[in-house]
Amino acid sequence: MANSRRGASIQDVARLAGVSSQTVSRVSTGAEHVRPDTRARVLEAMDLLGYSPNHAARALRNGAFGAIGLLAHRFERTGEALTTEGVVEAAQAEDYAVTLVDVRRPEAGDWQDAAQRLSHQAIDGLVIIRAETATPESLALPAGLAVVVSDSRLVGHYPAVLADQLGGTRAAVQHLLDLGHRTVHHLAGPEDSDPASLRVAGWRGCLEEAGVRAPEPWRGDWTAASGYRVGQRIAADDDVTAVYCANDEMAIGLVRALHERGRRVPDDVSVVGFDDIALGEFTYPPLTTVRQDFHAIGRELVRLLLDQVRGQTLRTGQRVVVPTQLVVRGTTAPPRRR
Amino acid sequence: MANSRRGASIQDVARLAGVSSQTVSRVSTGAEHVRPDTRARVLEAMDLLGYSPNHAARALRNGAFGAIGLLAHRFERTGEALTTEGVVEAAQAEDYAVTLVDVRRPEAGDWQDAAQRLSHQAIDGLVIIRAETATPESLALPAGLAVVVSDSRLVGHYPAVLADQLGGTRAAVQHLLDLGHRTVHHLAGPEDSDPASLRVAGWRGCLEEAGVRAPEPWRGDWTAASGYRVGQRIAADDDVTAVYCANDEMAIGLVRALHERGRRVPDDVSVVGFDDIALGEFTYPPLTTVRQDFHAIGRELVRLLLDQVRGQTLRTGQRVVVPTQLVVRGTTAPPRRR
DNA sequence: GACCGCGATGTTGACGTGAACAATCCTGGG
DNA sequence: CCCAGGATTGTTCACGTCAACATCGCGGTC
Repeated sequence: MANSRRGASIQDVARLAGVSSQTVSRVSTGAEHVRPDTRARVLEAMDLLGYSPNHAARALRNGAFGAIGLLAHRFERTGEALTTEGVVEAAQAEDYAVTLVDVRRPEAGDWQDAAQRLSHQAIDGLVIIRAETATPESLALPAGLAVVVSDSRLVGHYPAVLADQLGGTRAAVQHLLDLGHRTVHHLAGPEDSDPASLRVAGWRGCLEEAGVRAPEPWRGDWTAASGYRVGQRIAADDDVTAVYCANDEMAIGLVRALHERGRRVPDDVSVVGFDDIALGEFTYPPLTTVRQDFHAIGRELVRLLLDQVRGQTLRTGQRVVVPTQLVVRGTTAPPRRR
Repeated sequence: MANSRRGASIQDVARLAGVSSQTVSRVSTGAEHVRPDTRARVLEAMDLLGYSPNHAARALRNGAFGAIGLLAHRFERTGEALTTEGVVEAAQAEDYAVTLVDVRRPEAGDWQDAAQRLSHQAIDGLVIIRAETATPESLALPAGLAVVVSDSRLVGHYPAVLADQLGGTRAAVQHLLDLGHRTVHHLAGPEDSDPASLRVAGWRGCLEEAGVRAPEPWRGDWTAASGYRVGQRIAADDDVTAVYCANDEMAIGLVRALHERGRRVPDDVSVVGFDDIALGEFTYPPLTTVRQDFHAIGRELVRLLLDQVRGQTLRTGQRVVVPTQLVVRGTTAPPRRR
């Protein structure tokens, strides 16, 4: 018996079952050409010793870890969490484990630290989710590591999976215009965020096509708190009748601010969010929003990554776009006649 | 140069630097007794070759992976996500990686699958978060694996970290009684959940101490959707003036249902949640709730786990209790005189 | 001038696994 | 009854790393 810390090895099992270690290996990898009774004897021995294969040794032997890394910032947020779920599910379906690296603060230095940590990790590939402020240079990833990214300024440098930001934005803005609103205000995300910029651009473009001059966008930082803070100023502006928010959290904060200032939603002001977080349907009134299929994004990320890991060479510019969808609920209505 | 797939090995670096592989190893592990100029030469060679240590080989050699597993169910939910964040942060501070295993459906079979997968994973210890329906038998974990658990029926079988469910519950119920409510209804979580049961017990005990007969609890499944569904029935009952909900999501669903039925919150009905999710502060009205410090729970889980991994033997009954705290916001008020 | 002590470096081997190759065993055809 | 050939099992070895031990060389001591 091997030492207690490490547990039984393939040798211990072989000895107990009276076969060679290679036969044990064959049983444990499910290879062919093992007689049923031999297999049974080996399995019994494994069970008796509580054997489970040593992952490190396998990884060393095979030159692959069966694991992918996931680099995210504050993945407590709905989008990150759901995408992570999608990644984990898809990876598990392919028998890959997922190792999490969370970057607490989005400053460049932290991304570098994270990348540094990663180069010591046991992974075959890396998924980067919303590395908003990270640049390819600031990352310094180990050479030869397979990488895919989601929305961020890394798109273009690595194969990427994107939500259809523009399509979703147009649907939202057009929905408000169709209801009869003269113009649509925008509560945007941080300036250094790529998805936020795309949503600003889409909103502006859509208004211009409709022959409306876009007002200055309001700025939040994705949090409900920022939506509430900025919302207090928006609520004070009687001209505002429709606001397209860059995410649901800010939209919910905005709605609270509007309520508190006595501006009714949707009668006085219409609000549209983005993401379709689970709670959006149950706030009062339920939130009109643009749904992103985060699970699908996660799945596509894994697909693209494993293609690379398995030897496919992908163009670094390759991208997959996942559709978005307008979900009309209770926070949008035609403007009141005045 | 080794083959391109694997990248440079310690041998390649040694050759290039004109030293033995052992010297390279000493440099890369930061061992003493290396002359500065030798060290510099080795570092240069590492840089040139883009060398990074092979994690599998190290793990094999050291008999430890430098990684812990995290077994969770639907970790998109706030509690799971925040606890996970806490675990990841604490683990990173100790140079441990975190490998995620998500159980999609809470049925026993899925937990078994997950445990099965885990026994093939490269981890030194395992954190189990809210394994609500899992039992020690259904898990069949590899022998000798260090394990800690958070709230679940596994508590008692492994060292555990718990939120002060009872204390939080009493604070919530007492707050409502103090406001003058005759009794407090309870919107509970699923019957097979341990934290849900604890909250039911605490609520019932607190009412009985106050000399009030506890009404039958209402049952949800933690989701806002269930809170809304059950809430429609609660709203129809004019006798209900105060509801303590087992989590914030259900509370938010309940509030929407009350709004829609024309029952004002908090004037007609007071509502208290549990967890203090980020959005709770920004719904309208902002949610009175019981805060759990999920990050602290995550940190304690890691501390307890690494104590084990590093050779401390812990009593399986050991438990750490993390305090909870009542946060009074806008959904609670004295009952209206009728 | 031989020798000691110690810092710096090299050599050896083992961690657990599974591919490649080698050695049996058995079955059925001739 | 013998042999070809597939099925089954065994042997050897290398994956990359680092601990243990061995060796080398240099300055200082008696």
